Amino acid sequence: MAGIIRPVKGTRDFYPELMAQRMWLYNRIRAVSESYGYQEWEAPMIEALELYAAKSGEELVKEQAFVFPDRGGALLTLRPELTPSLARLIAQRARELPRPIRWWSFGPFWRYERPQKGRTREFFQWNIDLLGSASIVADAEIASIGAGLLAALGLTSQHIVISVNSRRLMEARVADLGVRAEERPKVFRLLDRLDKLPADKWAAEGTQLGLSDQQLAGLQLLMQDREQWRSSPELTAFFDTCSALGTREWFDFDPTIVRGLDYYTGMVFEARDRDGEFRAILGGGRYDNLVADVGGDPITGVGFAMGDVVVQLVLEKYGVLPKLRAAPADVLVTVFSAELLPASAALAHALRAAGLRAELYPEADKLAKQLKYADRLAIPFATVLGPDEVAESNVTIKQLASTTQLKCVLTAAPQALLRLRDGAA
RNA sequence: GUGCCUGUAGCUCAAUCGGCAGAGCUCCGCCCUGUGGAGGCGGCUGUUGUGGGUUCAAGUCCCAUCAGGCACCCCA
Repeated sequence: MAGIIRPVKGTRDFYPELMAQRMWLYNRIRAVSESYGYQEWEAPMIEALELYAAKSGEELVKEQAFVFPDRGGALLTLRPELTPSLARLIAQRARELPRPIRWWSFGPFWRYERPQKGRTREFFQWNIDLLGSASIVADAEIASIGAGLLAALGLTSQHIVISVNSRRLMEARVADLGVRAEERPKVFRLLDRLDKLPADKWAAEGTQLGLSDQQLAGLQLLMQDREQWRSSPELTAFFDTCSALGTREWFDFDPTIVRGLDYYTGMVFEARDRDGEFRAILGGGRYDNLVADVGGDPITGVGFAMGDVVVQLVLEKYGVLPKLRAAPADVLVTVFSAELLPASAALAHALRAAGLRAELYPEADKLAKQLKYADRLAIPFATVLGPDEVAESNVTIKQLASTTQLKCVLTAAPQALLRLRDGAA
């Protein structure tokens, strides 16, 4: 079978089992999002390239986006992220949307990267945002929703920590060290890599940015000060609100979290497994200038994104991924012979009309084979309609798990099966 | 874009020092002509990723190429 065309690099095939997992994740996301009063929305999956030029990181667009011309020559992009689309939708109806705006979304995204563990080229991402409120309560609510989902998936704060920092606090502390405003984005990126680079290389890069040895030493001290949040009204209010919202245990202050994206203006946070084995499960923060940057009226915002790939790995690691073996049907209607196929088809119809999920075997075949099929699909019941049953206007109902079977009047079969199904469940 | 590892049956993998390409699972048939899971017996499946080189002899060694995985970069 060398002739099978391989799937496109970095994509995943969702066989029914995997699809069930994806829908399980989606349903949990929807339940948690809706429990906080957020509305689902969706944007196009192809957008004009210009939409991303305004704000996304240079690398994200130039090197990680799928870009292609349409037949007229205009450059289109398979969306690599959702936030620019969000900014557009908000900007288009800025005056009419009641504020605060609470929206969530779950859909596919594409990035042209080298696939590896926890990273694919096609992935699904949950985005949730709260716009139009500058209150720290909004930040705490968004972050708490992230914790709420992790809990809904079966994880606990023993497994996961959501690390929190404030760009504002870091800005002030870095300014105290004498770093000019225009250099701070580069300094933040340097801070982001403190634990990723060997000490001497890190210092060399810092020197190259024009930082003195004294400033570099100051930055390192800054990264070690785990208690400095106590002097930040923003962070103390954040943690207090999380306490009130019942999610405090998930959060830790971590000065090394600054996040790579330039558009964050206040709180930033990311969730990781406590062993630090995987990359971030989710990440986000406050972005008060974003909508204005794409040409809309200024509106504040806070939100985060969570990809489906890493969270899947984390769930597997901690063994909390449910074994989803949902049977596709409640009952398999077997076909005894070609002559009796219409009778079986009619039975299947009657079962469906009664609200049962009934699967009709598509042809006459050995009963052994048909029952084996039901067994492999975990279908709990099977009906047998052979000459004996037809002669008596009966049908045999077999419960596969218990290997028991009973005969009942054909017309009573739907009710009997409903009772058996609901009794079994 | 940089580096490392791996390509053998539909799937997971063996094959000693270079010496006849194998096993388990799956699938199909039978044991069992109206009843599934377990068991027994039998059967199908291969240009060893591709191209070249060395050798009496290459899955095995060498070169190239393609594909996949992992790490860096970046990020969900």
